[in-house]
Amino acid sequence: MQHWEYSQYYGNAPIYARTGGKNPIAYDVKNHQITIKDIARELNISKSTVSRALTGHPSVKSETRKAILELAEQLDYQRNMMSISLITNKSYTIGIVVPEFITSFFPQVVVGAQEEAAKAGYNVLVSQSNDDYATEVANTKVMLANRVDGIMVSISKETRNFDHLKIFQRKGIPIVFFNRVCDEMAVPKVVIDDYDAAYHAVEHLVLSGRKRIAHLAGPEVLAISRKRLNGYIDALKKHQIPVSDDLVIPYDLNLSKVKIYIKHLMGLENPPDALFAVNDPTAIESMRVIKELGLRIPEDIAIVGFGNNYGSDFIEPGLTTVNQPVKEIGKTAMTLLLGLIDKDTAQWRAVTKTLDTELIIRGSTIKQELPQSKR
Amino acid sequence: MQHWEYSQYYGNAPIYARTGGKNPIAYDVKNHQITIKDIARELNISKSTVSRALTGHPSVKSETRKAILELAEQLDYQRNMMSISLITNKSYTIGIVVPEFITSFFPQVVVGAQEEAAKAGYNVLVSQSNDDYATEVANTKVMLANRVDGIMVSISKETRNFDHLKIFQRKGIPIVFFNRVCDEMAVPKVVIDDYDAAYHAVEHLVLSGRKRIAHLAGPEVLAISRKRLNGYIDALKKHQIPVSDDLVIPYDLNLSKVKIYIKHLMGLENPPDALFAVNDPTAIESMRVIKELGLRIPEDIAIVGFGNNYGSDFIEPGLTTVNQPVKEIGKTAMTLLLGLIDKDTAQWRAVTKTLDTELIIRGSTIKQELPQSKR
DNA sequence: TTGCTCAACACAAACGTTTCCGTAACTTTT
DNA sequence: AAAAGTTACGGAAACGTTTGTGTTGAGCAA
Repeated sequence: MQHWEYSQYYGNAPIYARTGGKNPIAYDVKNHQITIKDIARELNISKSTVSRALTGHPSVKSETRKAILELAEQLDYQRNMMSISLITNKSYTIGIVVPEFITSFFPQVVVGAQEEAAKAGYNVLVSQSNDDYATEVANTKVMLANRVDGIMVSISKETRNFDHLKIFQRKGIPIVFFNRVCDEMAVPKVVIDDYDAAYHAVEHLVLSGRKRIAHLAGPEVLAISRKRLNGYIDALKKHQIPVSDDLVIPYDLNLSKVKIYIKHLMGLENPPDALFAVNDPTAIESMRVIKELGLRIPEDIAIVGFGNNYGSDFIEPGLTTVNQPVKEIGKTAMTLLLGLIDKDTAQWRAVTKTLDTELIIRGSTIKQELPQSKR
Repeated sequence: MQHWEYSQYYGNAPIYARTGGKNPIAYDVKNHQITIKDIARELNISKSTVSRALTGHPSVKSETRKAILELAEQLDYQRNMMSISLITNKSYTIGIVVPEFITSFFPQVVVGAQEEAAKAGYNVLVSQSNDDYATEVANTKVMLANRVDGIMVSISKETRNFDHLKIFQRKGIPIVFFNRVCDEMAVPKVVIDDYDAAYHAVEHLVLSGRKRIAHLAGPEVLAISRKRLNGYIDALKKHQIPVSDDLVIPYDLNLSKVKIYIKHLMGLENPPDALFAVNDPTAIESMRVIKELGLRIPEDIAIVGFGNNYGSDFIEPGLTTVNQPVKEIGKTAMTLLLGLIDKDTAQWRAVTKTLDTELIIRGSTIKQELPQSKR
């Protein structure tokens, strides 16, 4: 939209529209939006000149430009993005599709993404699906109708069919996946190395002496669940610890079920001495149940989470967990996406960016000398 | 937009565009968006008929309508909201302006709001300002340029000037405030009774025997801070407890400063035996510092927070706090807002909806018989 | 003077819809 | 059978911009 050296009109607007002096303009402020036509009429020039002045086109005399910009400010003119989008076939809007907004993860990603988008003059249309497939599909339709210039998506835990996302590919609208990606689509992705992170988390449990390590896994349909599970399995194998099916429970991330699973696990004749949870909410809920059972953490059972969510530092004991660079994920995905827009689709490359994680060791796995709660 | 009995076109789209049989249509799928013109040409009818069929206008023969809808599905047609907005002067978009996305509060509000909006066929443009005034102003400009049909806003902690919001009033775009409202603007608001909630929270401390109750207050520029402070003061007065300036510390909600204040308070020659924090993050951070100092909660000092944020239930001891109906706030505000759209501005009433709160009593104020961490 | 370039602007088409108005072909009423 | 009404559709204007092309007059070299 901007090809010239003059800056676009983004001036601050005064509260009351008025002209300088002798020639007050009477608009019905309530319902008449100021358009370039109003400015043109007022200044006795053509719409095109006004448009060029506002967008910074060079071929407009500086005094004309000045008069236009001043009047625009006075009238509190705001560009109508609808018509601009219509004619330029660009909406300057990026869609972000996330499965939930409850944990701090996705909101934080959105913050990072929005920051990058704003720098480039784009705004974002956020929609969350409550981890519901039908809602996710409906949300992507909205994105299409609103002609987003690209979408960033993390799929719901129910999503097995990707037709609603492939439409974007066919229409030449760039997609970038993050976190929960779709393996069968060859588009850019921003992830962390879930396998590696899980491997090291479990290895940490092994190295601290645990032998029977349980895993509350995520739904198998999500790639991140499978990767974390594989990291778990390989870490055990590496250290010659048998992988027992009894100790691996995939579930649908519905927290209310955690209680059942934990009770089941701790009721086994040979209960686990450690638990690797697929994410922090699961780990935290597990800790609650375990405390309820009167068991000690980490003495009776050590816990490792995944995500370093809000709260994992102040729960007691502190939760050992995998830290992911949340905001960075959002920024990276958005940067990748913006790089695809306006670029020939033939040049798109399905890169996968893998961001670094870090195992944060806290009291849920290693007894720590914390300040006592007694003096 | 919809006045007739037939449903609008929102059909599910197949992945590959194709016509039934003998007459395949060759469109450059990549860059040509399907328009009603394409459908009209293919069927040898006029754009107006196609438009009417898609919007559900009654005066189109059912077989014609059927053919149009079928072709639209096959071609994967999606309405271009830009042109619709342009002609109807409605964007079907609601702007939501929030100060932050870190605590769970605002994301939750957005979820509630989005749910209501979706029901009415609106989508939302969310923007968070990082509690920065300039960003908030920039964000509202974006909302204007995008011709939102209304905005829901909770102001930043820095906002003292409301010109950027008054513009909406002048342009006849409805505003609804929630949580952090602007007192000087007569528009609908959705709040909780901060005064009353704070009063009861503090009274709870008094009734449990505390005499020296400190208050880590929010910035005075925010009405919610002042109201909570007043509730605190009046509860003390009611019970003949002197209000001591030493024990009231207003701060800018920058959590890194909490440590200083707590150390200061606990270092007083006559330290407080209770703390009322302006919000949960403040309370939780205070608890961390207090534990670090080797003090016991609630024996040495009782803590009350505000908000019932994520984590306040599993921190130890559990945080006594004021629960607010978060999702309900979002839903109520959105419902109020949607009610104003398309209604004559003369009929707008600046109602203030006050939602109920509830004091949740946990271990941070009352020693509770919790299951021990030892067996 | 003539011809040319160039700055500065005007004119008009275009983007994809909606919607008012018009009209032909039927259908019903008289 | 003529008049009136109805059904189903086409034509065209309009929304607020951007942008390619046309036009005007000034400045300058020949």
